[in-house]
Amino acid sequence: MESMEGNGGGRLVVTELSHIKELVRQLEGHLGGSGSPDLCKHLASQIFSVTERSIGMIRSGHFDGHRKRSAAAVAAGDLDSATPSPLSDVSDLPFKATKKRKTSTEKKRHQIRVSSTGGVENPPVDDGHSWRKYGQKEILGAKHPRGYYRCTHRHSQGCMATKQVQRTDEDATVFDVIYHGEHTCVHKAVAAGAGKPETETDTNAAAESRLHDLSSGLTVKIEGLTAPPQQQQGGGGWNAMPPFCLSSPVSGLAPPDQHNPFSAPSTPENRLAAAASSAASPATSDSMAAAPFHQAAAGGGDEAWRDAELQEVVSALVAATTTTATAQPAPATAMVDADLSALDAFEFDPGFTIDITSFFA
DNA sequence: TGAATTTGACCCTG
DNA sequence: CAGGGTCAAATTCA
Ligand SMILES: [Zn+2]
Repeated sequence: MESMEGNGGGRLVVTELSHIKELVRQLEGHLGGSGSPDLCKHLASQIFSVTERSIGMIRSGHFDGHRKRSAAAVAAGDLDSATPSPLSDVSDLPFKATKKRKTSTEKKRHQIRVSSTGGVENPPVDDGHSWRKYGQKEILGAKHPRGYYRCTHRHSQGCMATKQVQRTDEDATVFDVIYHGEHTCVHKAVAAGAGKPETETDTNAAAESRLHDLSSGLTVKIEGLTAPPQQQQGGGGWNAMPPFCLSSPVSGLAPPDQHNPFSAPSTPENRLAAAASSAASPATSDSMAAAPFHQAAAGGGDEAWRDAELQEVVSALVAATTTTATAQPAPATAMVDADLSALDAFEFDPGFTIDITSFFA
């Protein structure tokens, strides 16, 4: 872990720059006239922050990955009340947990913010998984209620993934989605791309094309930590600087169906969303999510974090594209999972991600 | 009719 | 006790 030399860092920066490039391209497109000014502003701030980040990387020359300020440490959490089976409801009552480190069954909390452009009544984006709503609660201090969802295959396959969806106070078209756990369910046969054989020879080409029309008229950003170096506020829209954002002009988006505008069964976008949601940053405490501003230090530690996030995102992207390209029946989550564990161990292979830059070129 | 949502009660934690 | 998460009966949906 200490052997991260400048080379890898350089690639990282390159990746960042590619990201910037892409953002600029998008901004360019939006400036053409058909884009909303808000979006342009958003993109601009995005570019700014990413640039800032890159500069920080270059200046610091290296990044030693040490999350010093995770503060919360929260970990906490939940006792393992997840014992769905009545079979074993014995034996876990009085346990003063001095330390419940669930080594293998860790609950992860991934918060992403999803904005769907389109109608006023916009359904949350379909992330490629089927969810069943099991509750809804009014949250104190929040304008909109929070919906509780769990994977449809909870019983059938024991998939314990859950998510919470809630509209942002400021912008009702923006949703905060918090994912818990990971999907262990196996994906059904892909109906949409069924009759779509793809040669494995030019997977890269396929992936590239996928990547190109990968984005639709929605914005997905992963929110790890708060506290951007700059405190841009309220122009119109978001006030938090997201580490990552994907958006593009509304190319032929599916016309509003009767109910679900995003009824596409398995589109690249969905895959991306799913993958992205799987690859979020760890250690986000409740209090953090509730506190948009707070803390001001913009140390190098943050950069390390950013890196990690970026790498995660990139790997997610790669996973998504690969998955889409090969259309493999094997669970996509498996790949992502593997990547995640690698990341967890701080053993990410830089060489793996690098090819993505060529996609953006 | 089976599956998914709605919705208030219930439960757990701080 | 309040706030947030889950259960489950009733209800709607396909
Ligand atoms: Zn699942």
